[in-house]
Order: sequence, then structure tokens, then C-alpha cells
Amino acid sequence: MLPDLFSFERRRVDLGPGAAILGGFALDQADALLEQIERLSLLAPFRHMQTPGGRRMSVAMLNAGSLGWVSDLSGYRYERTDPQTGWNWPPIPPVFLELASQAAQTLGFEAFVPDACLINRYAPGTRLSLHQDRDEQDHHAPIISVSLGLPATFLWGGLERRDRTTRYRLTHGDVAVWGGPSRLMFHGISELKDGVHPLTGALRYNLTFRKTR
DNA sequence: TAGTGTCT
DNA sequence: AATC
Repeated sequence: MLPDLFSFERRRVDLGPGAAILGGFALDQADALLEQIERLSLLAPFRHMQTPGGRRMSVAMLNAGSLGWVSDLSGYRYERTDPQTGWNWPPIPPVFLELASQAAQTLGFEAFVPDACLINRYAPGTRLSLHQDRDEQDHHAPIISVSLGLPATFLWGGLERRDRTTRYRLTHGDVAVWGGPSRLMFHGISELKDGVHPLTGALRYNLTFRKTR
């Protein structure tokens, strides 16, 4: 039996029930994903949202889908239109939907059809503090998170804020999935370190797919 | 409601 | 790490 030089075992990190990091799961689609991010940013520009407490989020965001996650002084919620333009959020590109569905299926979540895709853009020095994704009505569907560009440290906590966190490195093409008993786990991203990625320069992008209802 | 941030 |  000759060794197969053209395939390799991809890293898979178990995060608990219904949750895992799928190493390099999006590598083949990464170019297409970045191309779509570029296109979407012309329709719904990246912006820094405000927290209900009046702080500016360091991470820049935009949405695709029939609903988009929005934060301002009034709170966190999903909106059909971009508050900045009054237009509908652009549709989720088919290449996004296909990837999200495949990643969900890998963890056993069948027929995952997200209605929201939040796109986060991290520059060096930016971060996303530990939080839960709990603004969705539907907590049965999983969360799918795709990493592109610069590597980051993923904080993976528990179901309560005080629970200890574990740190995992997320690199270009990794996909994290959490659903079922892990759906409301606290998570976050540590301050992004300086660096240069051949495809994104000094940036990291993250796609988060949610089924809000 | 709000802590997806900031301070100690 | 702990706090609000």
C-alpha cells in the first residue's frame, strides 16, 4: 500500500457535547469567502457598533441575511434592515450557506439553514469579550464560526460567566461549531496580535452563522 | 437587563 | 482574575 501524499488528517478539537473546532474545514473555500466579504462590504459597510452601555466595540461588523445582529444604546437585537443605510442586509452568499450547512452536518446538526450571518473584522489590538450568543429565539440550531486571515486565541468558557475558560488557537480556515448542550456556552476572542496574512494582510475575519428563529 | 467593555 |  503506497502512502497517500495528497490527503492528510485534519485537526479536530473536541469542545464538549455538540461542539468542536474543525481544523482547516473552510480552507478550500477561503478565497471565495474572502471575495464575498469584499463584495458584501460594498453593500453594507463595516461599522463599529455601540454597546448598550455606550462603549464602542473594537471589532468592526456587518451582516448578511434576512436578519442582522445589531447593538446600540437600546440593546442587542436582530434587525431586518441596516440601521446605517435603511436597506435590507444583503443575502447570505450561496458559498457561505453551503459551508455552514456542511460544518453543521459534521457535528450531526442536519438541515442547518441560517437566517443571519454576522461578519466580524478584527484588526490587531481588537477583541471580543466573553459573551453568550443568546439574542436568537431558536436555541436548537448550532452556531457556526469560520475563521479567516490572522490567527486568534479563542476563549471557550462554560454555561456561566464565572466558569473557567480554555484557550484555543483559531487559524485561517478553521471552523468552530457549538450547539445542543453547548449552544449557550460563553466564548470570546483575545486581543488580536500583530501579524500579516498573505490573503488578508493585518486582519482577521470571522463569519458567524445563526438561525435566529 | 447588558459587560460583544473596562477597570482593578 | 474579579467587578460592575
